[in-house]
Amino acid sequence: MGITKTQIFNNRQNELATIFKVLANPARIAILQYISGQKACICNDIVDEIGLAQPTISQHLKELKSIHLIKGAIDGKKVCYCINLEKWKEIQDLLNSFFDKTKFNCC
Amino acid sequence: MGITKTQIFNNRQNELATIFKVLANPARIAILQYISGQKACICNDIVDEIGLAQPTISQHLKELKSIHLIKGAIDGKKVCYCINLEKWKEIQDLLNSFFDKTKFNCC
DNA sequence: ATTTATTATCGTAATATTGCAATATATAAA
DNA sequence: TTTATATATTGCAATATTACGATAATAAAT
Repeated sequence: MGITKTQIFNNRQNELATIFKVLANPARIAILQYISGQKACICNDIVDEIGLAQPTISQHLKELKSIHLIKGAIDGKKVCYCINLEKWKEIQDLLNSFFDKTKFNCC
Repeated sequence: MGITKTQIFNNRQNELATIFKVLANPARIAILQYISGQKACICNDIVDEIGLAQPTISQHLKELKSIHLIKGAIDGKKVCYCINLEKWKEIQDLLNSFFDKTKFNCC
């Protein structure tokens, strides 16, 4: 069937899974690390840095944008991609909450 | 082509992506939450709780085991699945390290 | 030994993801 | 206005993931 049965899980579980899914790719990890280390964040630089084709990078950026982890500011014919600090921290808190809430009273 | 180009990324990036991938499914999130809240963690109970077929749960448990997030102790004809506390904390630290190391000197 | 209960594995269908070439769009420069 | 540059979108092929029925494997109970 190939399709995740999201309807049998609650919103929090699906939200966590969606966030983890966006982060579940080394190219997207590398993009986030690269963006965060640069002052000027231009998509074409990312292409040179990561070593994947431009459409592939563009698609990965779209997925990172889908959960608002990055935002892109249009600057002439370039787009300056940046970490969305607010969302970044929100997601870190959400993940920590998940890890902290899990108790270990088993076995 | 459908295959992730792991060879162009470093070990840390691939490791992070692998961990995120294992967590990137609401069934596996639900399984972790359920296991952590129970004293006796038996696969068949998980099947009843989650609402997916037994082979599907068994496969998800295998994936969680693949990064040692849970461990299974054989107890007669049952298997008691438990959170691997050591690895759990190690992964939480690894993810926090990723989130903390990302700087925000862009834009 | 046979039956029952629990979990794992295999095979398969449906869907999702990854990556890229080709192309489209949009803006700046010439 | 043509050309060059930067990014997005489309379409497609290869591979991965999700889920489940059928079946195997294992161990306890009868």
